[in-house]
Amino acid sequence: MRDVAMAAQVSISTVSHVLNGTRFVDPATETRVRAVIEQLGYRHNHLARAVARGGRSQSIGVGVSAWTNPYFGAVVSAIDSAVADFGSTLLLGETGEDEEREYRLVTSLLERRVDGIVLAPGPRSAERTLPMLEAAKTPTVLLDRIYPAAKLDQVGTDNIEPTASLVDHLAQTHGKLRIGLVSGLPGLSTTHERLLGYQTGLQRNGIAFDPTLVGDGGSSVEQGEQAAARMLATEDPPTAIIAGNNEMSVGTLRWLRTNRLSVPDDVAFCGFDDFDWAELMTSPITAIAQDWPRIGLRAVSLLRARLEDTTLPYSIDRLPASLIIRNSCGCP
Amino acid sequence: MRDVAMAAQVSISTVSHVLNGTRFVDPATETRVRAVIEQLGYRHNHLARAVARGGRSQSIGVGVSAWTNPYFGAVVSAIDSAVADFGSTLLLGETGEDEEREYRLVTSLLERRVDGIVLAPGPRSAERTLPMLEAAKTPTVLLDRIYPAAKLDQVGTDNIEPTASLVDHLAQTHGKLRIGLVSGLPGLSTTHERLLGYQTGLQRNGIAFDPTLVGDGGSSVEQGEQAAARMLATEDPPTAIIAGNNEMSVGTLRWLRTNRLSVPDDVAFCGFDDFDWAELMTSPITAIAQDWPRIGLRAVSLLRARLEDTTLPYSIDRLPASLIIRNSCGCP
DNA sequence: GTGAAAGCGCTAACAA
DNA sequence: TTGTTAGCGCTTTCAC
Repeated sequence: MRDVAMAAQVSISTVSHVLNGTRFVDPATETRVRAVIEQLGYRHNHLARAVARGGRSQSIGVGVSAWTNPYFGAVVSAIDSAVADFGSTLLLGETGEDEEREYRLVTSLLERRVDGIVLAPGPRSAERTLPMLEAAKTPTVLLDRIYPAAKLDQVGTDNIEPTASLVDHLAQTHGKLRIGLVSGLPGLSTTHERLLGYQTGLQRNGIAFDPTLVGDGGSSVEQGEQAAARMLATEDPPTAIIAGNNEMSVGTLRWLRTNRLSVPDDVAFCGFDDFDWAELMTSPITAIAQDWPRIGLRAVSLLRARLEDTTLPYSIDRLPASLIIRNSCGCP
Repeated sequence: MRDVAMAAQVSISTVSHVLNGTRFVDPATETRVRAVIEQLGYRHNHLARAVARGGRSQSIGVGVSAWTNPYFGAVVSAIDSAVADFGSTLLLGETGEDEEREYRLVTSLLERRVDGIVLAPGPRSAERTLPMLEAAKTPTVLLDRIYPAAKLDQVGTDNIEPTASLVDHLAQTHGKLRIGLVSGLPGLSTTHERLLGYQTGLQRNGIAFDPTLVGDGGSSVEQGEQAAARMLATEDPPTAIIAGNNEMSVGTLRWLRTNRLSVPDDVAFCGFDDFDWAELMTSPITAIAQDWPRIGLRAVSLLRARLEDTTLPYSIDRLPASLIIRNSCGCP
């Protein structure tokens, strides 16, 4: 920058002001400066600028469990476009639902002085990560998984009622009484809430809760497959299954196909989470669709709001989800 | 940091050395310093450190077209774990295959002084982005889309032969002679190479190339669906279709289902790109599987190699892909 | 073993 | 309309 100033015969601060548009500069001088910048191939150092400005770096930190989950892909995509509008870049990391990895990631984001953080907290975030985030002055919004006690902004989908509505549909429209649940990773609020929704649904349809009909599917394809296997290989298997997320839907359906059980004839199926391919399955999937992009956008709104006013009360936003009825439930 | 130094009664430089392990510090002093850091809630400023060290920021910039494509999700995931091992964080951005957006993203990454860049270049990258990257001293590796002329490291999948093998299979095993191609976004090397592979396949099976059997599927679900529609609604429609990527596979299959054409009976189908759900489709998909994680890992290796030795010759790595035969092609 | 001080590349009063 | 200069928070030589 000093070189540019010399070559353009202006002061270093004029160069700075040209670059930032922070004060009026004579058009002639400006042109000259820009020409020199171009010619010298000079590139503004964003890092030094952030330091000089005393901190903030025009970037947002994002942490999710796995990029490969299309759910997070869509959310991050929405966040990306939203923050790009005000000149920020994303700093990303994967947590793998691992406490240690998550803690390290957030620490790193904080050290890099991001302007805000969007995090899908894992099962044990309350131990170290959330306290750290609450203590830090960096605006944070928790994504997808809600920690009601956390003094942070949060946004997620309503899980209870939609899951209950799946049970309603299976029970009322298709007369299913033995409904199984391939449940998510223990410790995630989504897992807990969807289980709650499942139980709510059973209850209001007068079906007794049978713990053998709930399997730990670990929120992954593999574990979901195993959970389905355990549940369906029993004496008195369920006649319908609900999978707690898209990954476990794949796992469950894979087991069913491998074992030549047809959906919905042998066993009816519903999933939480809809996706592009859902309608192309052997039996198009009946599922709860979350509004992924909207979740991402909302996260950014919350962040911006708090950026402007730190004293705002913490809010927990629940976005609605909708039931998409296709055929895997038994509907024609 | 000054506060820490004061409170711990040591010099500011000792604090720095404790933090970085850059020189021996008396264990007693070190403990004292760490205690103060803890107590004051001090957090190292990574930005200032990068500036003081004269540049590099321990971060890698990544640009891809769309997060929602599971292909890129998997690649980025692999990159993430690989660079996390040496303490770097990812700076991410979506290009949307848009020249302007891509250019801005790369500019921003450069200004943020990333240590290296991994980019899936769009159709018009050669205009501004690649020249800028070649001029910058920042190590860069091009991902997925190869620009043979670029003076940059590159890694992608072998596209020609695998695509040709799809034609082989369709022609030789299933006797298909009218094979359509739902082709990708014009301008992408992958699109071009897969088209080339398709033509190679036709040729060596003695099938004449018919341009009406190639449709521009724009690499997306929607355009893929439209391309399939145009192609199949003709007088003499293809009896088999190859889709150029996973998105277009979905689009094509969606159109087929909507129009009640069964796969493979009415029309056989193969896709480039395999994915989790492929085997759960009405007719499990025969597809070319790229080794996604390996591509990401290779990108990081190339980056590290160049980080260590700038004078290395530029390499273009082609990773193998494999044919996964299921049923959509007509196999039992 | 530790400290003093110069400097990284930039911003932003303050002054002219 | 522009320049001078004191930082921003850190690293690192050099010296003790």
